[in-house]
Amino acid sequence: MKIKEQIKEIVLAAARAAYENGALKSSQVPDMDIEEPKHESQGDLSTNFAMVSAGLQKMAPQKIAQAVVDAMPPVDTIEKVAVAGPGFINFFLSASAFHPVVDEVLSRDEAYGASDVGKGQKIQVEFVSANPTGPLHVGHGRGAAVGDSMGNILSFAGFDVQKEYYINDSGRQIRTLGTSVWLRIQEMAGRPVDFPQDCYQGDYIRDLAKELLEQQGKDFPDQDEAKGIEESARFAAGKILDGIRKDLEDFGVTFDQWFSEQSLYDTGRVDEAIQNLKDRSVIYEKDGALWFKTTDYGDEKDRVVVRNNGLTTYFASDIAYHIEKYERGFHRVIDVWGADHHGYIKRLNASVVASGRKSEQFDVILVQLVNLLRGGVPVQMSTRAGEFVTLRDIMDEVGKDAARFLFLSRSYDSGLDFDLELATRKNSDNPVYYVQYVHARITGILVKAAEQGIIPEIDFQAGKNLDLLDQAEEIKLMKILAGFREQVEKSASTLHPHVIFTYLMTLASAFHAYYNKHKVITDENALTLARLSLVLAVKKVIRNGLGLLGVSAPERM
RNA sequence: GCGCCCGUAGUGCAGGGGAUAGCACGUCAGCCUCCGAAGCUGAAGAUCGCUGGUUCGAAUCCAGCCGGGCGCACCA
Repeated sequence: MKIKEQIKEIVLAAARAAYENGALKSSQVPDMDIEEPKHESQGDLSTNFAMVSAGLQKMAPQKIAQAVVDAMPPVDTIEKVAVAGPGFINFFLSASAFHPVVDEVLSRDEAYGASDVGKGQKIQVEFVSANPTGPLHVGHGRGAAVGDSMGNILSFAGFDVQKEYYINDSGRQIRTLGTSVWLRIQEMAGRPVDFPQDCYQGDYIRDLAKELLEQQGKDFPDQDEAKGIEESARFAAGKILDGIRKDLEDFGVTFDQWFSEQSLYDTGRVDEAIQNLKDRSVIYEKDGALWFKTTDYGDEKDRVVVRNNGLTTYFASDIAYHIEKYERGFHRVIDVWGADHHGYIKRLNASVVASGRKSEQFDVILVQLVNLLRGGVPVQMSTRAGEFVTLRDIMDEVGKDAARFLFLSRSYDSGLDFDLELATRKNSDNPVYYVQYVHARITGILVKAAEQGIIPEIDFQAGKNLDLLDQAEEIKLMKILAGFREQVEKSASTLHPHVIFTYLMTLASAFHAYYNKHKVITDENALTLARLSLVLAVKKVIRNGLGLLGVSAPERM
């Protein structure tokens, strides 16, 4: 990053000098990119300055490039500058240009890679928010991994992040849950029950029924049905939510706040929100129901907020919820949803905009579905039928680290094939080991060095000579280390956590290659110290990166 | 029918305006008396779904088509 900024300064200064001595026709400079070329023969860094200036200068890009290069004074971190291809200016840097990154990593340690692009802006990430009507399944797992990691990354990038879980503890599904448990209790009391199709079928309902029955005693099934259902619902939802909380905790996910939908009704927020929209004249009555004119904001059709039976829709409480979020002071709100809810984006966006916020202040991360396989064969999943693989099952089978890493290995824009059999294999098929192995391997080296009397953390502060790091593999490693912050920023700005995954794979690969080619602990003390410093820096960045994804960095495996 | 996402090597995916398109798995050929072989090196393997358009330049942006996934309630 720092190197890139230096190069940009140099190019701008040279362009100015070239204009002053008449080699360029215009003093104007357009936006340019400084990037790493794909091929080593094209140097360490490259700029498209000449190509994007062609229009302004009314000159051929190659000529502009040459004029800039000619006006460039020699700099000791730059070994060579060359004009190539359609007009790229390629910079070949000396090894010393990369050495400072090692000390930077060692001294900044856990903060290395952190950025302040977020400028402390308050941002909320709401994710999972599964109805407390059953245990979390695989799809929730992917959403949890994405939301939690996105929160970590945004926080690392300088945003003031709050993670929140919205509890849908109101409405029909909760009543259905209550009915399901109540009917199972009736069965247990020996009464014939025709268990409806649209009730929850899973075994966990029976378990809850049994537990509630034991807790309440024999008379419980004889009470008034409405009260029985209500009590069953409250009991079951509470228990299930406890389970969800525990699952998420074990998955490495914690929330700053659990927000109850019911509380929006209790505090009158929902009525307030509807009144607010009425005041803004975006609500009208038709067929006995209240409609929100979401079509004014790009939706396909208007949506009902209060039904003709007087009950509010889920949409109504969601409007209230989102208004409330901004009132809590969040400048930006991010919702993480399953892809099957995509039809909901426009109407919720409409409510955000109608209540006076900007569309840019609201993002929905749409996580595509997880396709669960077992040995290549699709596993059928349906909450209603009670056949599903839970997040708990996944964790038990493949472990938290492997599950989180796999969930984050690809862009959430793509569907994810998650093969249990494959992920269960405890061998190198799993990419998480590839990265964690780097951390463990380096730990091994450091232990060995300590045994030989070289105590890294202390000795590295003095007596090392980073100039000794001049091997191609070492320079490549330093280059990758130097790019960490940029990747964090990219991940934060695009809201894509898999950027970090890809980065870690690249770093891990470069380390393994280095390790196989060069010994870290050598006969020369100074060289050993320099290499230990580099390797320790790699270890720290691996740990920081894995941390963002919620994956542990083991000392031993 | 309409909407959202995806189509890149045998398979699963990165790359999302630039120069010779990457990684993993799989296949083939190699590398441990040596800091951890859960690793490394090399080879083979791709008309970047198709057709147009924008651009000095398109896998990348736009349009249309084809194919796949998911949605389209006064349910949540």
